[in-house]
Amino acid sequence: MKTISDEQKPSLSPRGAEKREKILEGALRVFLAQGYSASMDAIAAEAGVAKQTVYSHFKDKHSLFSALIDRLLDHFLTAGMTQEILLLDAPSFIRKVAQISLSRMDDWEYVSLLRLIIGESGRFPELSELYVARMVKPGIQKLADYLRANDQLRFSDPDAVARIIHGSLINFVISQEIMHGKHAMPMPRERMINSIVDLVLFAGEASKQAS
Amino acid sequence: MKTISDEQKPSLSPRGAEKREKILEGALRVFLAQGYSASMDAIAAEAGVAKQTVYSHFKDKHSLFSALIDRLLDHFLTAGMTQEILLLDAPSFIRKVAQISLSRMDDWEYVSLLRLIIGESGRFPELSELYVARMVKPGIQKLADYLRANDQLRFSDPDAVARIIHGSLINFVISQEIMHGKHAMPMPRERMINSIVDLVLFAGEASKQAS
DNA sequence: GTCTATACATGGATAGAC
DNA sequence: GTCTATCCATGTATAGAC
Repeated sequence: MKTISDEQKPSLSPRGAEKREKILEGALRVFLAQGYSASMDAIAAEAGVAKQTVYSHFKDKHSLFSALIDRLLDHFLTAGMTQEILLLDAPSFIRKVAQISLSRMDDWEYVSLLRLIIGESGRFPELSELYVARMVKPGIQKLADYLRANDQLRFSDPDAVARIIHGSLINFVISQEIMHGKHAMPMPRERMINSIVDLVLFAGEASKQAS
Repeated sequence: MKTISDEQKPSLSPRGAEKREKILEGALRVFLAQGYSASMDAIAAEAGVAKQTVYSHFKDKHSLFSALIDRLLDHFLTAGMTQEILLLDAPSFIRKVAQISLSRMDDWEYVSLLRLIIGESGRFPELSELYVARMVKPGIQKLADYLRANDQLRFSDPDAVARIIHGSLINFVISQEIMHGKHAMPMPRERMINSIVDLVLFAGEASKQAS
């Protein structure tokens, strides 16, 4: 498993691992709430340990940050699509994928993580690249593979269509939740889901007839 | 014009306005490159003025930041779609909109601004709300109005379709440029544009026949 | 209004006792 | 390994001369 975190893992005695856990959980809350500009004092306080204890587990602030992102990516990866979804027929599959993607709007941690990764993608390009490699690319790949394999649909460029589907979903999360657009331009997620399903199915059908 | 910046504008004598301009241009470069965590010293240095001069034009850091975002939104707004595009037929219209949206990938200032607004949307929700109100909502509105008016297309929910188009375009910019995905998962923008045009036209045709 | 110099607070990281 | 106390650099904001 490729990783970018380079923190030392001292001893790993039972109690030592507990502290490490407490630190990561404190850092989770503080970083997601305040961004990378959060202070190490605030993290230590939130974790309920002394600041030096943080530094005994992580080389510096950036190492702690990287380890945290790493961990979060693992967490959200497992909470992704299962294999059995691939067995669904086209309408159910598209709908299910859309529902899963948009259900993350309710997850404060996911929304904050996405904001954080985008926000720090200038200073820490490795983190956004890791996010792309671990979350975005595999997700689009699975989607494109399904589109390619399903003979109800016949797109000339399934990879591009997969990106359209994925992009419209992710950007809905970004515009509604991250950028707080749900007040100024509200839209029930069901409408988005229905339109995406319709768009893909109609177009998939039509391009099949055209070929 | 609604605005959130609340800085004072002292005297506005010719030379005073020049200084203000220099400050804003320096702040532009530094903020876009380093994010909100950029120091006032760095901004003053980049602008070629003393730090106190910055404070004589802007109440504090946040006021300067807000004024800058405000200004940038105006700048990119005017560089948007002209009215004559609305006269194009459906295929040309969709393609033109997509081309304009993706052409912003080449604009470092736009990419950085988007990253900055998303990144600071936690600490400064007003800024992202302003972005939504001024850029996103009007853009989607125009797109939806066109879809509604054009009788080559007949969608049951033009507003949702407009969001899908817009979202897939914006997210392409985000994933490729902001999150540096263009190396790990490259895709020529022409492929995106072609597939969006195909998807919308095929689906718009098909749903017309279905109704 | 613009400059130089500075006050005051905060934050990252470390020293040293236990 | 964990704690308390501290060093030192940096950053926002202001004071005072011109």
